[in-house]
Amino acid sequence: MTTAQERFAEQELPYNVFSKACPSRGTLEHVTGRWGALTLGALYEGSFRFNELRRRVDGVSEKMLSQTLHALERDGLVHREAQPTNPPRVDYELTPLGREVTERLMSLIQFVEGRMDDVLAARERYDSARAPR
Amino acid sequence: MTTAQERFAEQELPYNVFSKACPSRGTLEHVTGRWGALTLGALYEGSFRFNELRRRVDGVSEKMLSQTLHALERDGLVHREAQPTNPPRVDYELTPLGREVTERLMSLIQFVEGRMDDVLAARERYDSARAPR
DNA sequence: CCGTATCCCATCCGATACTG
DNA sequence: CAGTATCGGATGGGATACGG
Repeated sequence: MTTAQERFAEQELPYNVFSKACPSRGTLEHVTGRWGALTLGALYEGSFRFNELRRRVDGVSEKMLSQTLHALERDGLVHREAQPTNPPRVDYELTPLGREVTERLMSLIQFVEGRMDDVLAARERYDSARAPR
Repeated sequence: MTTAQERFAEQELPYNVFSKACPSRGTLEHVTGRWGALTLGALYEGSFRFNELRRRVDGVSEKMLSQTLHALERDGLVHREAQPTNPPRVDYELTPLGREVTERLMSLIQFVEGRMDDVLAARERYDSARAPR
């Protein structure tokens, strides 16, 4: 049994996200995509039902949340727990792998949030430098 | 002088990426977007010229690289150094803030790359569970 | 070499309606 | 409650051509 990395190495392709053909690029996009990052971040706080998640991720539509959760579940980052009751109850939570990913994602998110004043100041400098009149 | 966070607090809005109105959501999308993440990752290795970057970020078009670099420069994460020579020479590099952001981004990227076999295995389980025939 | 401008298509995504 | 189905507009993004 060889790993995916080893199979790529045989073709002399770099096995990393900078290579168009590497599957990690797709997974990274699920994780960092517009709704993927926010969904993982919300689930970092605990286990939630579908509509609870919708309220936590401000602005996400039913369609996109559903799509996002499916992609993350398929990648093994989110676990879906459906109870066959009526009305149905479904809970979503991070898998151990998903939690490790999200720890690193949250480090990034919180850093960006904390430095927004720097970013906003940079924008003003940039804009005023090229639209003086 | 108040910070952006304080102004949001006055409106009793959470100042974080989960709130639709918070500007940090837009910046996070620049950082984690399809080409933003890869461009920052490439610049983490050093200073590069436009076409050097294009080769490092496999698959990016001129248009998207240009657009991505502008957004990151505007947010104060990338510095553009143009030398008025002929032919022109332009170098891009991370700012100190950009470097701090990218450190956290690279932690995420490298973790995902290293766990791709787990992700791929999860996908096979997911797919075979719902398309048996 | 370092881009910008234009065209055009694919996909993303929100709104709405409907099902179990 | 927890979704799926469908539609149409907005956006993303590649190809090409052109300008400094």
